[in-house]
Amino acid sequence: MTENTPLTESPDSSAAGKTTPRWQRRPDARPEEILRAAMQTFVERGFAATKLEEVAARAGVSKGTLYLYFSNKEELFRSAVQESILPHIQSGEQRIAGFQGSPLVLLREAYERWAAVVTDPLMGGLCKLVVTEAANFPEVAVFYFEQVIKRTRALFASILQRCMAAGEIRDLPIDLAVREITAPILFAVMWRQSMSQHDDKPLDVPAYLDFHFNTLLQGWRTDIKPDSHTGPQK
Amino acid sequence: MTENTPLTESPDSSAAGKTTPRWQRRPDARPEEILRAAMQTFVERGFAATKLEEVAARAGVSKGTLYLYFSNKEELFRSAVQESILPHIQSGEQRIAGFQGSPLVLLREAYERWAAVVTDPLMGGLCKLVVTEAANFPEVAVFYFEQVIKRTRALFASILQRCMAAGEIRDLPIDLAVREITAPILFAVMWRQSMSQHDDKPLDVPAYLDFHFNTLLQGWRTDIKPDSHTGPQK
Amino acid sequence: MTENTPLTESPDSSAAGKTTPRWQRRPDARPEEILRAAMQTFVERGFAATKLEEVAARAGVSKGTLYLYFSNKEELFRSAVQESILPHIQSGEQRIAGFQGSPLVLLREAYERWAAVVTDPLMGGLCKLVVTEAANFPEVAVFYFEQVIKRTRALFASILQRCMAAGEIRDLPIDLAVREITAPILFAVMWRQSMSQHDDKPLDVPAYLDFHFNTLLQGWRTDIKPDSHTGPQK
Amino acid sequence: MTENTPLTESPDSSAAGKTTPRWQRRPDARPEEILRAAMQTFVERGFAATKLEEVAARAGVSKGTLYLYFSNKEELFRSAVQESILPHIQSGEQRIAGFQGSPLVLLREAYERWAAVVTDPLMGGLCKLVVTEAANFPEVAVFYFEQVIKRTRALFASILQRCMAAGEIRDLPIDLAVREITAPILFAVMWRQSMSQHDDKPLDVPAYLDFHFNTLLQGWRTDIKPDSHTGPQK
DNA sequence: AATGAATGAGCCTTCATTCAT
DNA sequence: GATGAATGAAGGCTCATTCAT
Repeated sequence: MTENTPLTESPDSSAAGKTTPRWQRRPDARPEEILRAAMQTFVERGFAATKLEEVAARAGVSKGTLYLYFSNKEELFRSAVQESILPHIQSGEQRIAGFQGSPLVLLREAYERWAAVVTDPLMGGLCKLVVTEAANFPEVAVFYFEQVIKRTRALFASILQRCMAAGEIRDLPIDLAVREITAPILFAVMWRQSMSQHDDKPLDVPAYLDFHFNTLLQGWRTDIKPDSHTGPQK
Repeated sequence: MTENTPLTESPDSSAAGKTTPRWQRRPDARPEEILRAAMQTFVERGFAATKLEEVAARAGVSKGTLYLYFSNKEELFRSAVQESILPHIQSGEQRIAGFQGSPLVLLREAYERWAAVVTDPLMGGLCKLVVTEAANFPEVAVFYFEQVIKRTRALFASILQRCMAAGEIRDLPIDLAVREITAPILFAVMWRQSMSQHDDKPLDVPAYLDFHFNTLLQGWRTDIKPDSHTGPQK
Repeated sequence: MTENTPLTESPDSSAAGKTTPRWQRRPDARPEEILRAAMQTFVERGFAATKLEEVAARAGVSKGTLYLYFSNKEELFRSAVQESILPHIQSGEQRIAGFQGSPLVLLREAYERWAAVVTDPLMGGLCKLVVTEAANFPEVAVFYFEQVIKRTRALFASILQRCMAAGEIRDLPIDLAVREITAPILFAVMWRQSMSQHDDKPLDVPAYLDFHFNTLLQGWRTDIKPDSHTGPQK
Repeated sequence: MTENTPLTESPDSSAAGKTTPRWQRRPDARPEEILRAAMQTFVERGFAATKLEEVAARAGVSKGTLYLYFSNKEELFRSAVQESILPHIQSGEQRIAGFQGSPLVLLREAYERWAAVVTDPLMGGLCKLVVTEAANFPEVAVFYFEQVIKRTRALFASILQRCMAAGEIRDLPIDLAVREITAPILFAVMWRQSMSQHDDKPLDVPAYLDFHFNTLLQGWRTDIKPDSHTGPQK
């Protein structure tokens, strides 16, 4: 990609007959300002309500300039989403494989590093955006699911399994437990995107991260019989 | 046409071969049907991407008919949101006041009744919609926040306080604990709206509701010192 | 209408192959309220800006009722115009033929009778309406021109000619003189329709009618050389 | 494209067979062209019946271009009217103040200069349009009345007063006399807008202007007793 | 490369017209 | 006959996209 990527936009100038890749990378010169501005605006307004004029204004360029780097609004949307997803993907999956210490410490570290990523305002916006536009852009939803959700789930699932194998937490249904870890945080960061300005008690995110993790740890310890007080009444 | 035109809505229920009347006069049921169709479409597409033609088609009426009941797209949106919010509001706040039994049982009951409401697909859609359009319709966000969020928070806060007063759960920061109860469920129902179709492990909602509640109960019991294994490392 | 006027709207139910007359008369039962209401509204708003709902409301009937008497908006327009034109047409042309007295008296009488007709507010509106919609309804313009303008011109032309033949007024270009008689009055009645409410010096119509006629008589007397003071300077 | 693209607007003046550019960048001339086209169309059809598509076509631009210069149809209407009114306003009021010669000559000059302005086809259209749309756009009517009618009346009123003071014409009710001067001309120019094409005796405007002025002069001279032949008979 | 004037397809909205009641 | 709920074609307006500069 570095040597001779032509800047031409014509999709047929590459290998004729080949299908143009959907997630085509553009020249490095592509201004990050545009992607950032686009992401912000898409998050705030949604895809349909976003005017390219506003994106351009926020990026400090003219409307026409957007088309020098993106062939249309949809591609700009996909690129912005994809670009935002990348940091998610490079989260440290690999370092878990060889880790030797206590699984609970590993869990905490994975949790905190993941939380640090999704706590970034951009990531809350990304999550909101994917949820919001999933019906209109199923391929974006699929991409996000495959690249982010599945990996995150697999990461926490493997750590949880280690914890259970080591007897540090009791046996849990893995799928539910993984969601239990991530769901409240994801909701919080999405919430911040939309409702925080109307919230008279805005969330103290770091405190909540800590509170949440402790709740889980306490709830999942091995030395306690689950469900001793009240049972499902249905 | 005069003798036996049934008032049924099904166009094929009349005698086959007869000309189906182009429309029926149904002044009373119209608004609900329209609101339902509108809500569905707004949830799926968002406000801007929703075409009134599609709403009309789903409601089984023509475009113009919408304007007999709603003066424009925005009012239709607001009405649809408001109409969907109502069931939320009438959740049983009052019965908590005079309740005499164990606070934990009360907590479980409130949780389950609340969960039953938000688990309805429409409610997941409503939540997603409010989050999606909060920036474009701040007054809708405020209305939702005041009428739904605040009441729900207050409801669970008062129950939690009773639980803590009764020594059934340890002292918790109320605001965080309330969120801890609701956030995962809200995330789950929103998720179902958008990503469940791409999810290879779709969520078993009732099981998750139960799992979540038990996690909380175990985590919040009084007989355990919190945070004994790992502490915040920052 | 009582005996056998079919109320059917189908134009082919009359003599087949005959062309349906453009200015077809409808049953006498046709409510005058509708025509009056239509005329008023058309005058105020013009054809395109007139809503049949407003016409119906003014006439005290429902929208659908209009279509029992007029097949569409254009026909209602044409009928209203035509109905208003009729009083114009029956002005006393015939009595001029046999008149024996002084031509000047005849002129004054014709002037006053004509003025009495056009001074009616409805007639001012009609004139305004024809001028307004002439481009959109050329056949209405032609009808008005043939039935009203030409007859009025012919009437005054013949009287003026008698006056000149009798030596009561000097020789004038007939076409210009006829316009000189009618134009100011027509302008005044049109003006009243539109601008009088904003006019801080509303016109005293009877006084103006008299003033105008006297100006003409003085200006057209035989004993004076025309144009003695100032000539055309171009 | 670089070598010999002439800047001329005529699309056929370029080399035949070359592709004509789809549009030219003409930011300065656009508004006038649009206003001219709009004025024409509004005069012909009235406000409501005017389609912006037709205005755009006449102006040689697309629908969307209109919105680069005018925020909506109403503003286009108001701008077109206002722009057309300007020439009216700048009529030479000031030169009358210091004029020294015969008041009658001054009257004739004012009359001819004013007639030259209103005789322009655009002005006839303007007058027709204001009369037509006064009910729908009262503020336009007020503006026209204040800026045009009042000034014109004041102009002729002051001259007439000089004439009467100088004994050149007899004492007249000023308001009526002013209308007597202007009304026939205004009617004629409005008439031309709508009915002239159906008129078998189209008006010779210069001849009529002259005829009208002479009629007035003869009718208003001082040496004649008014109303000697016939009196009001009512 | 960058700009922004110009374009026109598409959608919201109105209202003449129809037709079940 | 009369009504007015329902219809859908038409037109105002927006905004993604193009392209002359």
